[in-house]
Amino acid sequence: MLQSVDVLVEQFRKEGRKITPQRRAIFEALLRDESHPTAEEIYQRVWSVMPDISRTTVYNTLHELVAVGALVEVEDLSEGGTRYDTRGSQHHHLFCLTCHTLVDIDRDFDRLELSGGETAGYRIVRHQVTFYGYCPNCQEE
Amino acid sequence: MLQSVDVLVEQFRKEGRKITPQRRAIFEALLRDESHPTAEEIYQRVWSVMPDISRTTVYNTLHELVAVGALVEVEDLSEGGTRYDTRGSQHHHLFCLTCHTLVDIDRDFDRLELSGGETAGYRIVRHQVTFYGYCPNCQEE
DNA sequence: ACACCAAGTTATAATCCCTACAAGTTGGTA
DNA sequence: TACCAACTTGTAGGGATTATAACTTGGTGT
Repeated sequence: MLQSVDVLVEQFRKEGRKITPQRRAIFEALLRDESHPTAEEIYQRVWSVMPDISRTTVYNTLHELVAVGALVEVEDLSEGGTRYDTRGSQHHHLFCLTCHTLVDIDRDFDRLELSGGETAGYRIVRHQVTFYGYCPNCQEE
Repeated sequence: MLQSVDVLVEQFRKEGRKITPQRRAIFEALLRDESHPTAEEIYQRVWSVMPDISRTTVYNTLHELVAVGALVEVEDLSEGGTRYDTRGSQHHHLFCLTCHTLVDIDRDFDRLELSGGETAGYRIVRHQVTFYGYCPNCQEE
């Protein structure tokens, strides 16, 4: 996901959503991103090229991207608000408990399947492994 | 962890923290708990037996319990605030994307170890697997 | 028992992230 | 070109949490 602006544009049109300059700018901000940005961070980046953008528009568009499946909300314990994961492929996370840096782990853990009894009737759509620890910088203190 | 109030009291004293009636009441509220309560939920429970308790005290005490290692903040995507996990033993979570119910999974996934290269120098202290899906109730819609 | 003081408690105000709303604007079809 | 649902915007509101400052108290030492 998030290969190109055009793919997202196509995806939006397909659902009857309109393409606006604001949305294009948000798409572009997300594409040049390998971190796990917050809504505020995306807002700042878009603002630098489109100073009239409203935070509300950023929030709305991010929600729509999540609904469309192009973004995933990342659960983490950091402050600063919800983070978004721009990568669609299965991967996991390594989280620093001190500075809250979030690093991607490209590794496929097999055997992460629940038995019928364990799922308690849930229909499972994905799973995620998160490792908690202290990054090299934060270990120095 | 959280076997008894006395253990927590001991742990607090050991660190030079004082034991107050408020803290005892919070400890007790947490002990009779198998869910993943929010700060507000703990506040409500303590309030029912100690109506003069302040929210600030609940927040402070929960933070101290986390610092002491007796509680773990649970990352999830639900609204309603941070949730706390009162169980110390290793377990995992099953999360309903619709109603945000969080269920414990008592299962030990082996092979969840990162290689030296993957850890990027992090000192890892724990890991957690979260399964995302839809619970039986929410599947009906 | 008593005094002392660091630590704890409290109410209030403030902050942060996010959502609701209402009024004005616009993409894209007909 | 005109139309209208969809979109954008600023502002106000909300919930969860933290900051602050004044008051209170646990627990050590005398």
